[in-house]
Amino acid sequence: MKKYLISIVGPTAIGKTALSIKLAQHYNTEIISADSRQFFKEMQIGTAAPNSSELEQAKHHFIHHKSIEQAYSVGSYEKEAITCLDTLFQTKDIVVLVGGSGLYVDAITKGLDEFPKIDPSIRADLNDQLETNGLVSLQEQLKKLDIISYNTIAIDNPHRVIRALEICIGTNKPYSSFLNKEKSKRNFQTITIGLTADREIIYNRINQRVDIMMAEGLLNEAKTLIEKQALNALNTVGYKELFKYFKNEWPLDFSVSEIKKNTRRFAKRQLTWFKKNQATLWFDYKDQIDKIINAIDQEINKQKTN
RNA sequence: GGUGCCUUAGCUCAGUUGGUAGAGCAAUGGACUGAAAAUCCAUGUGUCCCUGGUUCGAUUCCUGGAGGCACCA
Repeated sequence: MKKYLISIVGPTAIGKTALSIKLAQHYNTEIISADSRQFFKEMQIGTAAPNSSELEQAKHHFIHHKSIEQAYSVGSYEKEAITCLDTLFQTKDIVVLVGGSGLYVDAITKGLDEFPKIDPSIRADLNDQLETNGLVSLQEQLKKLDIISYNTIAIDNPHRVIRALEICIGTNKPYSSFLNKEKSKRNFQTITIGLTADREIIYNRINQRVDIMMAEGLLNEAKTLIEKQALNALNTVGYKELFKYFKNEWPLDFSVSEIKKNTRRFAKRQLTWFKKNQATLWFDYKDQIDKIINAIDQEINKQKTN
């Protein structure tokens, strides 16, 4: 019996959560989240995570299962999520994947290359070097340690340069030597459903949702996290702008409009990522659930006969 | 009603000694292998308010008008 993963993608605030619940109910199955911020139990309002009633309507995995204090990465997520999927597929033929983090979605559907664990002090040290000596000195190091990566990665991007370097330093092998290896095969087929709308509609929905988050108490939620704002998980739209307000750097209404702007930009980046996948079946956010279910069933039949 | 100032990109404004223009922000396109709601790259957007005049040529100078702001009545 073939197994199918229905992957729901699209920009933030388009209605992925609601659709995923309907599909999980229809196919009598469970939901795996691929959202890099909804993992954290301390961040509920600002990440628009499913609320308690939504969590009751279908079983969710990878929602609020971590603390912002724990270091977490796509690599760990991939392993945990694939393990979870294997378990679910023992009793289900279909599982729903939903999330707005393109890299995390691809980690599950396509897989990542294997990298050894790297001592976090190496990255901390590289960040210090970036601070004191600048990006160019890091680029020069990479040129010596891994000329292939030096020529292929986005060399102006400090995160990319530091990641390549921490692998080179931590393993004594070039970062590029780990890439494009045989990845572990997936024992399921993926059907990707994209949800979208005209840009103006997406932006209006985002603006409205930010107002709703504020009404639901986002300010308070951010206030309780203020001591921990240096944690990576809190380098997040909806929180970092409010920290500026608490530091008296921005007035509140400006912080809110910045949240809206940064969320709009985030949605644009999500669309850029998701548009690349040619196999995605795209739907309008207003399309009826039956239309989407029909398309999924057709796709399953097509793949069965192949 | 009078006087003065203003009207140029989606917004705030600069500028052209007369040769049809440029900053910031916003916006748009893109990249992405353990920081990814992160991080990085690229790109412009135009009846220069309308009308007539002077001029080879007017967004720029002049006339008239419209709208805005300020002060005076």
